[in-house]
Amino acid sequence: MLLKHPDFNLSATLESGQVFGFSRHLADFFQGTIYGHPVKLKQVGSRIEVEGKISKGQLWDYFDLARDLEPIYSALKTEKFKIPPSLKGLRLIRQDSWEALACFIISSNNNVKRIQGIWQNLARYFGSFPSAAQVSRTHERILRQCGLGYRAPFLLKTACFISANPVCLEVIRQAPYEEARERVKGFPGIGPKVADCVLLYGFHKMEAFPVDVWIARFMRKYYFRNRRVSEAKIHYFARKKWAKNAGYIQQYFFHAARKGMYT
DNA sequence: CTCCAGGTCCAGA
DNA sequence: TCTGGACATGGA
Repeated sequence: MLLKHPDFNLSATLESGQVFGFSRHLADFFQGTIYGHPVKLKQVGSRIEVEGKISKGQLWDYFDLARDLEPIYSALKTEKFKIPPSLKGLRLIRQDSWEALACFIISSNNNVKRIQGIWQNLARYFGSFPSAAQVSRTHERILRQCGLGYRAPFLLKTACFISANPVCLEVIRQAPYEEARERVKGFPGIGPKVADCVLLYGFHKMEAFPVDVWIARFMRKYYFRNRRVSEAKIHYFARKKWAKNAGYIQQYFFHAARKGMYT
C-alpha cells in the first residue's frame, strides 16, 4: 500500500521515544506493530510504503496525520531554541491505551534500548505484545524473566486491575486532563512523569507535558537560566505557556535534546 | 569498578 | 510540600 502526506517524518516519529515495538532495519525501513497488526514501513520523500494488514484509516489515525502542524511550528518559531528543519513532520503517535500504559510503567528509571528489549521479550513470550488480561494471568517471575526487574509487580497489579475493570480506561479517556492524570497516577509504578506520557501517547491528551531528565535539563537551560527548579515547576510553566500545544512541543524538544541537537 | 537510563515509592523532616 | 535513598538490569 502507498500513503502520501506532505508533512510527515516517519523516522523522527518512530525514533523519538514514543513507541518501543519498532525496529529500524536498512536505512529507513521500519518493522513493528500498529493496533496489533505487524507492519513494515518505509518513507521515500512524501510517500510511505506500507506492508501489512492495515488500512489507510488506521495509519492516518495512528500517526495523527489529519492534524495541521502549522500552529505547532508557529509556536516553536518564537522560542529561543530553534528546532532543526530535519525534525519537521515529527508527529505524536496515537497508541493503544493499555500498551502505552504498560510500556511507560516499564520505562521508569530505564533506558530506551532496554525498554525496547523488554518489549521484544514480552512479545516473544506471549506471541505478540500482551493484553492486560494476558498479563493478569501470568506470574511476577515471568515478567522478571522478561527483564522488568522491580517493575514486574507494578505491571502485574495494573494489569489485574484493568482486566477486572475494563471500563476504567474509557473513564480516563472521557475525563479532562487533570482528572485523568490523578486517575492514571493511581496505578502502581506511575508517578507524574509516566502519567503524562500515558496521557499524551495512550489517551491523546494534547496538553500533557512529560518532564523526564532530558526535558528537565533542556527546560532549565532555555527557560530557567540553569537554575535548579523542580520538575513540578517546569511542568506547571510549560502547561501554562503552551496549553494544548504542550504535548507536541515537548515531543520536538525531547527528540532534539536526546539527539544532542543543542549544546 | 562506577555511573546512568523517558522515575517511583517510602520515610523522615 | 520537599529531600534522600533504594530499587533490577545491562550497557558505557
